[in-house]
Amino acid sequence: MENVFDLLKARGLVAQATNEDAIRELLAKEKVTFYIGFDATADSLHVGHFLQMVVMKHLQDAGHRPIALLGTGTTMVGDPTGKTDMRKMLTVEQIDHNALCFQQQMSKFIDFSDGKALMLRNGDWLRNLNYIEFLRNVGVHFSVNKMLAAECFKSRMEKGLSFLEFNYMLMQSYDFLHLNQNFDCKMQFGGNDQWANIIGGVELVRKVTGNEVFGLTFTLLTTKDGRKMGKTEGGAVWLDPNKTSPYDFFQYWRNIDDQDVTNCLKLLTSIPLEEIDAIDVTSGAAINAAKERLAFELTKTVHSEEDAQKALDTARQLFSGAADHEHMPSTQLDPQLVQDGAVAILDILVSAQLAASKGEGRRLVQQGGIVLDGEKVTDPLLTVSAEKLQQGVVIRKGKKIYQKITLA
RNA sequence: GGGAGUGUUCCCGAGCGGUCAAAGGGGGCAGACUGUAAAUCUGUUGCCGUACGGCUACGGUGGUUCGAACCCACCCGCUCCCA
Repeated sequence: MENVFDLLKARGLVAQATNEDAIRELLAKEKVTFYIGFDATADSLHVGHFLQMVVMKHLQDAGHRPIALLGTGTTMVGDPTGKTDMRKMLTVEQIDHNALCFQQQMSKFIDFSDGKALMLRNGDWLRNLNYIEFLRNVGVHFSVNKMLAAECFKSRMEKGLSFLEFNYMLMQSYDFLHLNQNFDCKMQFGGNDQWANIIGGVELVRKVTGNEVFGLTFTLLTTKDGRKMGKTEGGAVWLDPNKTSPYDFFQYWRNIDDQDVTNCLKLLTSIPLEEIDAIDVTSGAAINAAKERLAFELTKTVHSEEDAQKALDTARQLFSGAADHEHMPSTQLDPQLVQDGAVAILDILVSAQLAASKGEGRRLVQQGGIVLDGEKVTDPLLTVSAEKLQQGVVIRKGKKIYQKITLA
């Protein structure tokens, strides 16, 4: 049987590991319990989390037992890694709510039945820690000098780092210790930015229990020029269909950089490597086909095959100029906007969220960025009759943002 | 606790007491070119108004002034030096 470690490696998922050979061996000889932590900083998972779940899934499929650790405790502190400023403190209610959202979304990807995977919350053990006790049992094992030298605090040494956040590493390390002692957890995985936190845990476990445990980080999902992937102007690309519609999700991948396509296919999809290697990305047409495949596969996994098909159909129709717009994003206008039997174009743009303000809408029109039912709008004062709206009109903003507008 | 700085529009950052909705860069948006890509070039980028204009903004609160992002006082946040 193929070793999962080799599979992860071949797909380019592995970034750093504490002891490659030992990890490889361990994964080959026994069913290993491992964990990945997720801090509940938002009410939906995003693309970055998705990568983590892909890894989790690979390992689960290979017979290992994942622990998805919801950071209901660590989120109270806030990970300073990679942040230039302290992040906003979340309330307990927000954190618990976010964790619940995570929990529901994760169940879609990972099989938690019959103990095949566990979902735990570190708030269960972190929130009630006794300060003095914790300092004596865990704090002793950490060297401040060493911590300060860690790469992840570098940017914070200039901007400032609060004691609260400084403790984050201890919290996460303690998690590993707790999981090792109570669930026989032997490995921790995480994004490459988590390296320092992970080693902290590995060392703590060794110092306290003498057990050798392992850490492994995987590649961060970044574009070729190093930017974090899954971020757009409007924020993150969410997995929650209410926050990022399946169509937008599809389009995000459909519009990805040429140079990132192969990498994304390897990292995020479950298409076999041989098949990916065979995908032609040398011509414009072939690259577009590959992007379409990528977008379809991911939408299918994250949402459903039906959603993926709809998004694909809609996109094909829109971009080939056909008029069918069954599945495109739509907006129902408030009837109160009707004045003298018509609605002003600027009001339509604002209510459909195609423009943030009327001023922006006016600019768009003046610059020729708005097309109504195939006709370029040139007059910002244009109105659209109520009858026409009742039938439904299609507005295009820029090259690829479409919206169907109807009157409620 | 003492001292020195600093806080500007999405971000960085410039900003003589009036001519500042505020230079410049980044980012965003749009146009051209393209392959629903990248790069490049152009325009644009507080809100309302077709426009003259009005309104809201320069950490907070007061004050000086005909007039304040710019001056003063106090407060808050952050950085650095000393303790």
